[in-house]
Amino acid sequence: MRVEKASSTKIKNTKQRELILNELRKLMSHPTAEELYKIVVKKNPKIGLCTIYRNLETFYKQGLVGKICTKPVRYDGDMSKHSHIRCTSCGKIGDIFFNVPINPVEIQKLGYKLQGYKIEITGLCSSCIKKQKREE
Amino acid sequence: MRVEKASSTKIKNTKQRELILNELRKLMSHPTAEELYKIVVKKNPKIGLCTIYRNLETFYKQGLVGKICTKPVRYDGDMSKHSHIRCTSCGKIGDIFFNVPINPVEIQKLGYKLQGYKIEITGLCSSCIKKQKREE
DNA sequence: AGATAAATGAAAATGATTCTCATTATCATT
DNA sequence: AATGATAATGAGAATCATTTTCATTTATCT
Repeated sequence: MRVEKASSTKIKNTKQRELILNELRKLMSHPTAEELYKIVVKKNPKIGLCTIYRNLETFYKQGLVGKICTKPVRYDGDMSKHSHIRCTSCGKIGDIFFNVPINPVEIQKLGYKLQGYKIEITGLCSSCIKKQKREE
Repeated sequence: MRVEKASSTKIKNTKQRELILNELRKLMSHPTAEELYKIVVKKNPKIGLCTIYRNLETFYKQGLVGKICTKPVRYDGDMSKHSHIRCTSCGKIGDIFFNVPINPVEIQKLGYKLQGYKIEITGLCSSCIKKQKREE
């Protein structure tokens, strides 16, 4: 008889979970939990904000959604390979589709096992560039 | 007569500021404000935690230190070009010295003005790899 | 259907960070 | 060195995103 490993808790499919994931996937933006809550609560007025928080984290751990560690945290329903650019002036986050070659072997040499990587580019978005010019 | 732009407030050199920056630069780690506070307060017992927070943000905006947007936020006294790898198991952050070519022109095409970029690599550090194997 | 385990909702708790404001320190000038 | 202007400090309160707790509900398995 041997001791089992800590049980991998089985995730249950609830209506809330489905609703949250669907609504996030519909969006082209990168909403915060709060922002997504405001959308979701229209379809299910009984849902609680903490359910959004909980499920977004679960989705992220399952690899179903992306997470952008700004403050507040933002989530991304689009899992295609892309990077983000954040405007340092207004905070807006845009998508950038281009590849950066990261070599897993290089990482292995350093003693790490590569799991993923994220590139966060910072810059000024077009509307903030215009705004800045007007102020000069 | 023309209206001047909002004054660029002059930064004053205080003993606290100097102490905080020096201590951060001595470290090879990526401390949180709290962690740095514990070091700094030994040399200046009257210093307040909020002074650490304030100055770290100021240093970051001045481009004197790096900022790693984990939670809690971590700062980096080493401004040489490098990336970070964060262990998804223990949270430890290591330095990785390798270059990723980001082309400012590509970013410009998308309407943005490139300011900087960060690569955050996630993986398992060597000690967490060992730990995982032991548990299997 | 009944048992089991996980998810929910509500409210409270947490924890990092930021704000306020009275006081103090710095810096450029007299 | 004294002055005046302005920025920084320290203390505590406030904020805000996020997480925890716990009683209840729901999903899934047999």
